[in-house]
Amino acid sequence: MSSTDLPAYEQVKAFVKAQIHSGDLRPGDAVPSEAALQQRFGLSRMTVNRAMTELAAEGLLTRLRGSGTVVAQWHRISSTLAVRDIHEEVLERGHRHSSKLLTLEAIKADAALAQTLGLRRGARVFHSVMVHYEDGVAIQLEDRHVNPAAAPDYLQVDFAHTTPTQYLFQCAPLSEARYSIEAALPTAMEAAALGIQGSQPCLVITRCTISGAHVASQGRLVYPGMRYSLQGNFQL
Amino acid sequence: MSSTDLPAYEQVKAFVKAQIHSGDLRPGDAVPSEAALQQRFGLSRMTVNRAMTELAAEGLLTRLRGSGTVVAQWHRISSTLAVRDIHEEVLERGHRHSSKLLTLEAIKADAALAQTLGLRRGARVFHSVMVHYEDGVAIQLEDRHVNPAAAPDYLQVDFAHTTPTQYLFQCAPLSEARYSIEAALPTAMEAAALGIQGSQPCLVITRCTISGAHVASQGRLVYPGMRYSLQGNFQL
DNA sequence: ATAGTGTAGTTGTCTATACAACTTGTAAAC
DNA sequence: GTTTACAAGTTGTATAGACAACTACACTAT
Repeated sequence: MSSTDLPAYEQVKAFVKAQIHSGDLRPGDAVPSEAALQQRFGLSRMTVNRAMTELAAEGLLTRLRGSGTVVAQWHRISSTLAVRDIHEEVLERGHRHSSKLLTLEAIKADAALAQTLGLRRGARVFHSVMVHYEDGVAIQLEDRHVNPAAAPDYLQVDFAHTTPTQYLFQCAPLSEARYSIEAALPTAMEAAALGIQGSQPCLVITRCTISGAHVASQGRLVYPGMRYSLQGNFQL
Repeated sequence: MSSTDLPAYEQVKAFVKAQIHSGDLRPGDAVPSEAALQQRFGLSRMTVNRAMTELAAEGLLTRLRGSGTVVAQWHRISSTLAVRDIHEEVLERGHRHSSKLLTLEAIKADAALAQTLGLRRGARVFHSVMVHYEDGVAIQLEDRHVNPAAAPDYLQVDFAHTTPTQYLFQCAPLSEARYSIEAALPTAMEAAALGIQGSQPCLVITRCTISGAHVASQGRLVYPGMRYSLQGNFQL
């Protein structure tokens, strides 16, 4: 109420954070107890507790019931990677999004794909390949395999007006995802579709989304390395 | 108290999460108000409030004072990218870590570097280049520029027994970081140091760490694409 | 029709208290 | 010396109540 308009618990958080940033408190050091902070700030313990609990959830502090609170050893900084639709992403940057559907078919799963999707070998699986453009420049090739159990009508979708990500969001709510980011060369087909040389390195994100009991889909997203980078900003 | 040993607020969280995962509640849908959940579970509002506040912090819900709570549009799933030491990382995988120091010097900052580090052009800057090996195989080239204000004794450090990341953690507590992940070809020098072909794509992480008021260091981490991938698992 | 008002409902924050679960160190008993 | 018991300190959870800030909507006066 005094200095700023920040809530009291935010002020306590800021106080502790500042001590960590300044080097006053180093990893492993003991942080004042809730009772001490309570007296110092003239707040109730619940308010102080909220501040400390949140800092612990953010990974800055390690708390142990009965023992106390110490500054966490690793400054784990959680970045927020959104599993989101590239259409929205491009629009948000103020650019124009378009796409081209190259393939839309049903295929029989080979051994690897069957295992990934949790199906039997030879099971029917949907397959789509699209290229996404930002202001006319190809920025992503999306090669996706979909579990029919999660999206039975996948082959009937009009991908001129929606994207696989968008559609899958609708019919298979996301509960879990695994990703892997690597650098690799595109296949000849991919290079041609993206309009780049086969020797140009690409950022490849392999993503597997899980919806409830099903593995809903597996996607390979190929970004030309020259035109795309994943960026983030950690702040504590 | 009844079914499991989970705290009450965790049970409320689980209840709402389950409804989202099952598709019962879809993005944009209204979530029962705190008062409703309070009655349903027979809890105090503070307990329900904690559950909902945490779900909002995790990105599952969007809350608006006066209006209500809805399921968030985007299932933001936060992955934990730790800014951590490669030495520890390798040991944790049960492998042996070694490294080779290629360069350790003081240089004058060119225009780009000076701007990144927040210094004047021509200012004195430390520069180190190391290669890190996992069981004898080169997995990372670390090209780092360090702000002398953050680590005055950088040139005297014995990098046979510590790593730049480790040392910088000690003398410049981390407060913020920016990263960029891209796919690119290594420079001729980098390819030689890593023992790979210059045509092999690499995962390049450019990281800029900030400690208090200073930009402490800027690092370029080059990983051979064939030998490394960033992986993660989102769960909600 | 339009603008303004008020009211009910919702979330954000804070308090004071209580008890439980756990850790740590000290003191007592053996 | 070793073990046990206890007490103090710490965090985790839950409650009941209170007020503030804001939204959305219905209603009224113009």
